[in-house]
Amino acid sequence: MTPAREGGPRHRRRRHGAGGRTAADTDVRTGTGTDSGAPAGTDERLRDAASEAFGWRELRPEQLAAMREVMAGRDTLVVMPTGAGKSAVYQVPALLLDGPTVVVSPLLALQRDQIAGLLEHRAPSAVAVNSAQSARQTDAAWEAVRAGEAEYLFLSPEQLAKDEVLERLAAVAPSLFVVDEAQCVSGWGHDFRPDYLRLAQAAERLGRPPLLALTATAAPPVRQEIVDRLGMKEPALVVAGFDRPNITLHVVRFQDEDDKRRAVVERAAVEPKPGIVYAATRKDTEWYAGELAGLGLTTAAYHAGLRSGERSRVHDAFLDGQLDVVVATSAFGMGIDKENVRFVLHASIPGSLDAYYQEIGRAGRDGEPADAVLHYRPEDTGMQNFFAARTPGRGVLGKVARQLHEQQGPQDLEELRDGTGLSRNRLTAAANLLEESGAARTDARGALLPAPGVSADDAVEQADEAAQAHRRLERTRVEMVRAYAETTGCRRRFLLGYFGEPYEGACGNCDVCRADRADGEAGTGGSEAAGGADHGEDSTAPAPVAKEPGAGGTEAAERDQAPSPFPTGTRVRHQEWGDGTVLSEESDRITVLFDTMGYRTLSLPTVDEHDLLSVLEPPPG
DNA sequence: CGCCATAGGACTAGTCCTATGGCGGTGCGCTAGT
Repeated sequence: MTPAREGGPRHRRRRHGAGGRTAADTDVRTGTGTDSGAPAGTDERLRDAASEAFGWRELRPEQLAAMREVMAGRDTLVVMPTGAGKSAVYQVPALLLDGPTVVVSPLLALQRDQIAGLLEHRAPSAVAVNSAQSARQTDAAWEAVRAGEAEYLFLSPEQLAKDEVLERLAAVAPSLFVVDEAQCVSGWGHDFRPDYLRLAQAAERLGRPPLLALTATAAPPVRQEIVDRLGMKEPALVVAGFDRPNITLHVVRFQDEDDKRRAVVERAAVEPKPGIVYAATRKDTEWYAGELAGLGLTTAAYHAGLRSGERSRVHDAFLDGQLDVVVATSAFGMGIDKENVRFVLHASIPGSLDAYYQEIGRAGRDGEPADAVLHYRPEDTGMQNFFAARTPGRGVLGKVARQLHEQQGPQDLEELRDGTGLSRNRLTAAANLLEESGAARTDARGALLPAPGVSADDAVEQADEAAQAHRRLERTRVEMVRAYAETTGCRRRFLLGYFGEPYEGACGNCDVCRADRADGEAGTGGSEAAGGADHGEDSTAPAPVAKEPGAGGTEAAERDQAPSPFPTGTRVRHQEWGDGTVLSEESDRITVLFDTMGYRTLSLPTVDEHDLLSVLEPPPG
């Protein structure tokens, strides 16, 4: 991902698929509903800076829109596909703002790439502070920032949990606080890397500069969580179009694990190269890589259990075009910007459609045809649900709550850790839940205080409720993957609906649309949906999706029926499940994200019969 | 939640079945020992 290429002029990737229409490319909304408050001439200054420091002769409308908000000092959330020039959105304004720019980035390797990219230009210097450097390098980095020689400072969220780092940062008065790969806030913050949920407090402690969050893939609820968790105030939202019409979407359903494995191997063998196969476990990546190597392909497994030398060897070899196929866990991907990936196969379902879209989005960046094939077995949801259940239990919450209440006065996380004997991550995750549920709060110095009038027992109760709500939501995200796999409608419409982008008609470039078209012709060989039936697949078998109790669900016969009474984006109220937002519509059912219950798919005839839903607010716009 | 390895009981005294328990993904930072 070199900034040079990111920001440079490129032909527009967007081509509408046959018959498909999406919302406007760029969607800028501000919290106040007014134009950005950037002073006149801002566009010129941005263009000049981009040209002078980076050699970029033009900026895209969505880049410029986002930069304007940043220049006006407004918190901004940018959702833009990789390769569309996300990094430029902070790189250019940073040159014009008075003070260093803090960039929070999840991977050290990504930080290294970004810094190397910046150093290729006439842009000011970029440095990082992290555990992989020597003390001498770290001192030099701080000195460069202090002296104004380095404009960009790259940090992990874990660094921003350290008092020393925050004090040094506060002293240099950063002018912009950037969170790159901001989907990590929602995806990793709850258990794996809980420091992601403490960035709001970190930003406060270093003087609360304007926040800029950048992500390539985030459904509306994920966007909302990023905004909430980072403490963004009246943020501007800049969303570039999501659709990737050149990627053909397929789902193949299996009952037998061995059949599925054989189909994955055969598909990877016959598809044009290069490609990526995603598997659920490390062991599976090794197994598939072994099978493919046995067929004469140049291939490698990639997962977090490999030595770091081996990981970077595989990574580099793939980017250099020396590998036909990488078989990987979800560890592979961030920082992979390769134009000519021809397929992304999933040997097992991912944990969410957000993860899925991010992973298949690595295919076909050159705009040429590419394939995304999900190999679906209902049993595979089991492991994803297991992964979704990893939040601190009542025991851990109790330890932290008691420690908080027994001591007089605020305690920072280190004191709490000493007092409870918990590991750093578990303690931080528990503290986050206590805070989220209102049972505790962080003071100006970063120490935790119990909320007045809340006993330790109540605190556990509240925090556990928050944890359960989170687990529920995660499980409904797995259910949405299942719903995607089992949908009888156009898959692109389903996916884009999930990401809040209404899509009319059928795309013509997914297995469902192709099967429909084949049926409409002579009725011979619906090649996509029926293809490979000799493997024991039953991709054509319709499966019930409606989770509504008693939902019969009439068959989807008419595709172009009357407009739904609940268009995408509508705020609705359900008798039992409370308020929610309609995310997608199919012929006879809708998917709603309920604020407290997560995703649910409802059968429209049942909704109609029992009068289950009322409209609170029509869709925006 | 589902898979897999292993242990133990049952009869076919060595194979076959069932019950049980452990395992499964993502990275940072830090420390101890070469």
